Amino acid sequence: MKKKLERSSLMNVGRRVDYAMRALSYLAGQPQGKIVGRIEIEKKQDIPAYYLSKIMKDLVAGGLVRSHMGSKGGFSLARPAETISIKKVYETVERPFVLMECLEKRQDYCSYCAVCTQRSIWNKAQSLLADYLERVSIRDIAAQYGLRERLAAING
Amino acid sequence: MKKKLERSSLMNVGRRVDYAMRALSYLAGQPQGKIVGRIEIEKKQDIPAYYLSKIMKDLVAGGLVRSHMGSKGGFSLARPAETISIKKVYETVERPFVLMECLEKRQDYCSYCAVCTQRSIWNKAQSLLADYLERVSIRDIAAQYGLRERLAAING
DNA sequence: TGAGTCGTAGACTTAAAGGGTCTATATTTT
DNA sequence: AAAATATAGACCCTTTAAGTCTACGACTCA
Repeated sequence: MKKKLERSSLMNVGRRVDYAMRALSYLAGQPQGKIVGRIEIEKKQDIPAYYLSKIMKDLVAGGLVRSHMGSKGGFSLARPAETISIKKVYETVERPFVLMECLEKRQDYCSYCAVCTQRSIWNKAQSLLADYLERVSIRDIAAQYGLRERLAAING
Repeated sequence: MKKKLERSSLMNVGRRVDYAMRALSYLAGQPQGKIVGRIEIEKKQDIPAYYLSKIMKDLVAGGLVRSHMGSKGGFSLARPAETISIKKVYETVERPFVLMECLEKRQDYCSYCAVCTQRSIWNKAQSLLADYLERVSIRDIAAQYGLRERLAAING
């Protein structure tokens, strides 16, 4: 008789999103069309080995990044940095951008949807966030040099 | 050499918050000072048996709710509904309201804080959300009747 | 053409978090 | 004293985040 809950943890801004943004930020900082290998990105932006693979896969599948196979292969942005919003990044590597399941699935998730007094609040909150994250893009965080180099630079 | 991560999942608007708001919403809908038992709240608002115990404990500890032990015991709001913001509820039953660890812990969480280009974005996003959820209160979702009754009512 | 370099796909592991249940105990009313 | 209640905390199960690794396919270049 127990209802199965698929997930309840939402709006998880965790490592995946962080790493995706680090990678995109670095790509956006390179000369246009430059192809950068995974290992270079991992090193420069301090992303765990191999982990980046899985994230890049999503970014490629989502059309944000172009991959180049074979020797001398790597990645480059698939479109202008200013057209890649943070919201888009989040949704590409994580999941649809929702604060509460019910905002999307409605009755399918919670039978009280029709009489719920909370719904409008979370809906508004979500809009506020989504609207903002849609207006900010990878261009805004582009960086020619990696985190490691920049940190070393300010530390003498 | 591996760094231990305490947590990365943030801004989890899940069942705990949902149930806390259901409970508070119901208490806020009752005549002032009325004491309501846990089981009544569970039934009326469809909250899993016993689970509410743990949530109410937090709400009591946080000073949002007053508990009354013994026979005829139960709960009542500890202060006016309009002074209990949604943000406060979230922080009372979940955790500090932060989108990314680094926004609070800074260097302690991520050594690249000083050269991070993402930080200001998440900081702004967090402010937007927090400011809004601080302006909305339990009073805005108060309901005299439980979800079950209200749903039954509209279904004929 | 073949060796070496890369991305792709997906299995696998571990730790932690979320959600839920239950029981023993302390406190109050009748 | 008995019944009804909150309190505290142990306990469980499932899913997720994070990270690691390997077999494979595609590409470059000598």
